[in-house]
Amino acid sequence: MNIGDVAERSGLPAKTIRYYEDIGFIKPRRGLNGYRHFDEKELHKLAFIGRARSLGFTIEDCRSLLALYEDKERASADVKDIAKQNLKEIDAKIADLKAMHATLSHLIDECAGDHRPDCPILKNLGQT
Amino acid sequence: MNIGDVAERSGLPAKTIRYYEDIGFIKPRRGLNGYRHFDEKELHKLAFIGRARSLGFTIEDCRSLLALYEDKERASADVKDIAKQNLKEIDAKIADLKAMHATLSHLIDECAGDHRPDCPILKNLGQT
DNA sequence: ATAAGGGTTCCAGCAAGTGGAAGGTCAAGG
DNA sequence: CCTTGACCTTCCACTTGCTGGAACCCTTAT
Repeated sequence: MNIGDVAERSGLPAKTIRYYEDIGFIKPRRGLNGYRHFDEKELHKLAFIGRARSLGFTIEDCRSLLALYEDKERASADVKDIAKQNLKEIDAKIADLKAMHATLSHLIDECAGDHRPDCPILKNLGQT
Repeated sequence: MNIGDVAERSGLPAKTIRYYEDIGFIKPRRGLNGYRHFDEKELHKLAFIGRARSLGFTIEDCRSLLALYEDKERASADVKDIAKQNLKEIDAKIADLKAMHATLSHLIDECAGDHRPDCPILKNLGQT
């Protein structure tokens, strides 16, 4: 497979796949013309990374998860720890965003949103 | 005021204040020794930006909000539009994170998290 | 022969700062 | 007067995870 096929089948942009090679996730063979040539195993790996990324795992998390994935002696506790840490960070982000949402939607409700200059949003931001 | 005082009073790190000068938010005078010298107005502006940032507004949003803040002829509708756009983005992020949370916490619950290699989290990520 | 549609490399940039090195300045204590 | 430590200065690099673009090569069809 060339990079375009892998891009289509994995759902990742070709640019991203090249980037993943750069940072050492995959090492595809090269044809005589210099083209990358991927096998099913690499496609599978890329799809794995894509799914992990979509669940919020960092690149470094993906590295660890892949290592565990390929280690048939792994302890599921190690995987679970990484996942729990990620979940904690997701929850923290949600909490932050919810706080923003609360304040902001309140201010928006207060604001008339017409041609007049009076504005509770700016008033709040300008509060000493 | 020197930058350290402004940092303390605005809650922004000195580094960030210098960065905000770089990108044109403020233009503090300089003493003969080269030190930045801030007045209350600039402190106020920085605090304004800090609050806007903490509500999730981008730097470019802050630029617009600041311009509106200083424009006594502004229409509150313009402010409200920016805020509503930001709120939309916040909501989108929350939705994304909640989807991640749902999937991930489900997988975590399924995972025994012991010494055995069997792991639903990896199984899911590796699904073709 | 040429044009379209692959592929390649490398360099730059995004957001919004943060870290660190190398050096100048200021106020207080001995 | 000198030194010490806390400030301040600039500049450059790095962060995360890609993405865009330029310049160029390869393949296939017409």
